[in-house]
Amino acid sequence: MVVEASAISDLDSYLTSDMDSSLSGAFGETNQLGGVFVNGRPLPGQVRQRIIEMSMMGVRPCDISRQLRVSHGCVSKILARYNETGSIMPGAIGGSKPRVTTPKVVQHIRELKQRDPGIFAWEIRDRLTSDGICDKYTVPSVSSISRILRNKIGALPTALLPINAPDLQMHSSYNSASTPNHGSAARNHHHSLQSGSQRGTMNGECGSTSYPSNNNNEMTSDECNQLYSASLYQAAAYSAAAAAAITAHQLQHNTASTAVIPHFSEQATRTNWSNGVQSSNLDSLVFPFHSSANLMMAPHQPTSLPSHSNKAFRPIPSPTHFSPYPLHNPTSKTTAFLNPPLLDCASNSHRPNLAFQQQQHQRAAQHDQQDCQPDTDSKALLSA
DNA sequence: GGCGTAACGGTTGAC
DNA sequence: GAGTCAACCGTTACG
Repeated sequence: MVVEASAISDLDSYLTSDMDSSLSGAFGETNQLGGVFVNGRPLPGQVRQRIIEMSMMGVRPCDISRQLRVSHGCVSKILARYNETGSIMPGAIGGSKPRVTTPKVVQHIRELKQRDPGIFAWEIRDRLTSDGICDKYTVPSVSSISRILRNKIGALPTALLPINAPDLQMHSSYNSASTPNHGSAARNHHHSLQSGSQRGTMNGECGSTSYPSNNNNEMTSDECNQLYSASLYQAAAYSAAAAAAITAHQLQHNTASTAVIPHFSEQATRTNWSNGVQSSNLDSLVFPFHSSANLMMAPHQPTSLPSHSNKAFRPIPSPTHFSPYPLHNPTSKTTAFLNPPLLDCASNSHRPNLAFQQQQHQRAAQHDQQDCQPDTDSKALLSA
């Protein structure tokens, strides 16, 4: 494959002016190929972009490595990342993992526990995802839920517990984290102890009963129910709005490639993704679209793009965990709006080819299928 | 020889 | 302000 002449001339500028300027002032090291790099810091955006461009021209990774004097491992990583996510941008460096046990999650756990004191932590975990409070990437672990039950929620009021179950009261935290096999039997037994009226109370028909009198719970059950209903309503409304917008857009353009709700479409068109990556300075690397998922979760929030000052924003949940197809799951908050090239109508040159997208789609479907299988830990626990 | 990837030492930013 | 932690980076070596 012949490399365009302009590409070769650009190459020289990368290896001289751009690379040197971006690394000036930093302590640069030299790799085996003679290229300069800063350990721990990403390659300049232009070099990253060049790697993608040369790859799309048909240049072999080993040749890209030699010509740009970037290690083949790095070329491999950048290309793999691009193929997986469609983004050439480096990930966010530093910072802490966002907390998954947000007040909203804790509140929902409290709700579930108060509705059904015999519920297990693993059941709560399932409910958090099925109720739309969390997705599979942000749902707390069983141990985290157990810790919340133990530390933040504490003992339930006796009024909400079965009359003949003082032992269950004592061991409620243990039961919450019990294994499914033991849990089912114990829980059935637990429920069998309840009278009809008690069961009704435990199922969330709280009426005006005040919440536990412990210091951690100041909200009434009515308020909890209102919050819960509102959150469900909101989630449903968001999903419906997103689905409607996507469908309308798809009908209008007969394509899935730019299926975004207007809220995000505005951002996508306002920011030229190609321009965004043509930064000669490493520090000017930005993440034009990575806040989309958050905005999807909270569309009432300001729509300002993540700026350089917001570079700590955790950009990509997991490159392998979302589909390049925006319509793969229109109601999903995490899979539909995170792929920059698919959001940007003007950046077709940066889009992975169709065959690759189809392959990715299949992989995503397989991945989803695998996610529906019982996890190995549960299997082990069941067989134990 | 080309490629994918684990290991490594380093940087970064939140806590 | 320093320390810790967990994310990221590119390079290197290995299969």
